[in-house]
Amino acid sequence: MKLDVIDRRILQVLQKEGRIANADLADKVGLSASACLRRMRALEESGIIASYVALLDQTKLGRRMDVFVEISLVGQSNEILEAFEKAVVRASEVMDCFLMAGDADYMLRVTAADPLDFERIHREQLARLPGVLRMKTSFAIRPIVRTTAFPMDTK
Amino acid sequence: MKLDVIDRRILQVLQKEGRIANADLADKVGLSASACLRRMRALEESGIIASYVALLDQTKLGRRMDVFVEISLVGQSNEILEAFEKAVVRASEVMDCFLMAGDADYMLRVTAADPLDFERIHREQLARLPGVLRMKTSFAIRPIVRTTAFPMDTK
DNA sequence: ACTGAAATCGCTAAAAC
DNA sequence: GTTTTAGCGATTTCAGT
Repeated sequence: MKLDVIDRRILQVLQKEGRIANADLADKVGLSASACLRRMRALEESGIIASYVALLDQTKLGRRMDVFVEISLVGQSNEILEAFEKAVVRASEVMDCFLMAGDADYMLRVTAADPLDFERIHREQLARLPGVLRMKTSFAIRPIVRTTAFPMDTK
Repeated sequence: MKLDVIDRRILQVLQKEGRIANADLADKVGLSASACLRRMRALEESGIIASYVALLDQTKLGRRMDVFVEISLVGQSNEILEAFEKAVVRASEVMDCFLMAGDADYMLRVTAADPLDFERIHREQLARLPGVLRMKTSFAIRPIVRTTAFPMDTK
């Protein structure tokens, strides 16, 4: 599916204002409401728009810490990787997890209220992940940039 | 602001379905439409709900790579940190950036279409960041978990 | 204080062009 | 792609718990 300029403008707006009324979106991109809605539905059905979500303020929820955890496994066989991945998707406090190139390691991001809370998460969730050889944790002090929006060419 | 069980259920739903109709949300949490809307507005005004966004499928946009970049600066003085942070917020392809504990380093996540595209981003955006002593890049192969939703107690 | 019910208003979504 | 239109959801008001 190829996107023209208007599609990209629609995506640009929706990436910042996911709950904007269709009528307002139509105004912003210079389209009638029905044409705009048709495009929006097409973008949803194609899967380019994966979902709409509310983003919460993590400090206001008391989750002040972001912690990065680099994990090395005891081996790289399919069984070991799959067992780890199955378990990590069930670890509810793991926000992100990537399989990394190089050492076939994983990079995780976990949020916690404070160091004590991280200790709990470590004990209850991270320590139970199977096949872990080594974990290296790095604490973030402060987020500088957090964005979910990809840059869009709207020239 | 304190959240009761219904507030947390509202947040839990909105973190997954950010564009749900208020009437449907009211059904899900067992409230009338007007009561539900009032709570939702209160959560927005308090800032607990920071924003609503559309999440796009990055592979469908051709952004197949996630790259982590760890950056060490030439010093930790306020001027150096501030200059770096001001520049990094303007680097449009930097999705996340955290000030890290320990070595007063930064951890960045950048998305790129492919290695060549990353080279462009490196040249145009990362190499221009001020005060950088050393950069260590790590490539992700595949995302295992990507979530923006914090776990909510809804007992 | 917070709920639910009712009335109004505006938007969505489909049809026609 | 636009305009039109019917119907439904959002929002406000008001009264009850």
